[in-house]
Parts: sequence; C-alpha cells; structure tokens
Amino acid sequence: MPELPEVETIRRRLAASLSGLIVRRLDVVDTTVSVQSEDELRTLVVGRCLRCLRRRGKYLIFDFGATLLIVHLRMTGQLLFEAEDSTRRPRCVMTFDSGTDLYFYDTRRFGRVWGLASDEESSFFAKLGVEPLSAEFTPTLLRQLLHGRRTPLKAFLLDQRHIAGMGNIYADEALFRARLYPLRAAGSVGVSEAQRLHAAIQAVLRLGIDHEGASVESFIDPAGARGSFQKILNVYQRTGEPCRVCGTPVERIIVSGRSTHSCPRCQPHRRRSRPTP
DNA sequence: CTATAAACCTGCTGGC
DNA sequence: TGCCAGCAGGTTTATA
Repeated sequence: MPELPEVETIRRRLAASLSGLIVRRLDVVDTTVSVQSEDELRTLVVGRCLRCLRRRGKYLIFDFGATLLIVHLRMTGQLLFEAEDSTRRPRCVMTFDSGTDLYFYDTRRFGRVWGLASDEESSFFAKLGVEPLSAEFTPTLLRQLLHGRRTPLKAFLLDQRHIAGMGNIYADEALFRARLYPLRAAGSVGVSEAQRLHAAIQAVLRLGIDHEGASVESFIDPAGARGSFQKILNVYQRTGEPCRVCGTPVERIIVSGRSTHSCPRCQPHRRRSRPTP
C-alpha cells in the first residue's frame, strides 16, 4: 500500500518528467474514480500547465496554479507512464503536450481523484494531521498529540487526523524502532519515550524514501521500478521470523482491525531499559 | 471521546 | 484439480 514514502517516491519521479508540461487531454475510463464528472475534471486541468507536484500525507497533488488535481492511491493505485496489456484497464489517463501519458491503474478501485480550485486546498485538508517530516513536527508536538489519549499507539499512528502519512508498514516499523508495544495507551508514553517515537517515525519514513518505497504489495514507481525498503523490514510481515535485534520470533496481533507486528522482547508491555536496536 | 463494524473492491490463500 | 469462504487494508460513515 502506498504510504508517505511511496507517494513521495512517485512525486519525485513525476516531477522530474512532467513539471512544466501542459495537459492535452484527460480521459476518465472508470467513473467511480471521482465523484466529479469527466467534464468537470477536464475544465479544471486540460490546457493548463503543471507547475509542480506536491504531497500531503498520502495525497499526491498536481498543482496547476489556479487549480489542483489531487490523487489518493489507497491500497492498490498505481501511476504509470506505460500502458499495461489489455487485460488491465486504467481508471483514467492524463495526456501531456509532450505526448507523455500518465495512467492511473488500480486493481481494487479504492483510489480517488479530486479536482478543485487552489483556494479550496486548505479546507480539503482541514482534518489532516501534521506532516511528520516537516519542522512543525517536533517531540513536543508529538507529546501534546499523545497526551490524554487512551487509544493504542498503533491506532494513534494510523489515524491521519494526528499525523499524516503512516500506514500499516511504517507504523509497525516506527514502533519497533522506538521499542514501544503497539497496544500501549498513547497517553501513557513518557517524555523520553515520546522523543524516541518521534525520532523513530522520522527515521523510518526517511529510510523508506531513501529506499524508494517498500514493494510489499503492488507498489512500483511510474517507470515500473520497485523500491527496496521491503528488504530491510524489521517486523512487518515477518511473523514467526527471528527479530533482527534479539532473535525472538516476531509476534502478530490485531489492533483496530489491522495486523500488527512486533518483537515481544524488544517492545515489552512494561518499560524497561534495553540496548538500542 | 473511543471503539467497533461495515462498506467499498479484487486477487490471493487455505481448507476440503 | 477445483471451488469458495475468508482475508488484506486506507478511508469514510454509521452505530454503540
């Protein structure tokens, strides 16, 4: 599933190829891709110059200056420069004046596209939490966000209203790196633990970006390249395999309906001092 | 506020 | 070999 590092990888690849190009046409193949009509989307993007590509959490923003096209890939969405074979149909296609096509493929059809005027952006993202790699995200802010909450840390990290961009992979990896048990109540986290969690969140997201994403499901970048973060996962989808730090088998539980992976020794239920993983 | 569940989807897996 | 129930998960919406 594309999470922050995967969307950032896509953003960088698209920015390198598409910045400054003018949209020649937009074709909506699967009308469920947007609540808006093909005509409405066309009015917002066709003939306009793509100024830049931005990202907010897991949302990808095609910035045309006065208008925006926003894409969320959800589970299986892919943006590709090349068409797939005829057994797979794209949900929509954007064609640029250079002749470059951008296909939106999405097996499970959870992904969505929105077109809007740029002055609607702040309200569009009004409920979205802090950008975890921004200067705004500090250990102090994290502690404020955690304060008083009884919800499990894992559920807290997945909640996009608090911090934007983490999904199941990076939430599990961040908690492992911070040596925190996923079911710990968010509000029970102390100052040093919050500092550890803050550092761990930023570290796993940066590591994910450095590795050009985790290709655990169907993630590939627009040129079809896989990421490599899946090769260095510590706990995600490693149930029963030895912890890379202590050798204890990785444990799998369900937290707020999501499979959750952790090392029972490195991430104990109670606080205790351990060497840094 | 918090928790849980269903809905949206399709491909894959496990069990028989 | 074949069939099918069940699972995976990001987000929204509904319900307790």
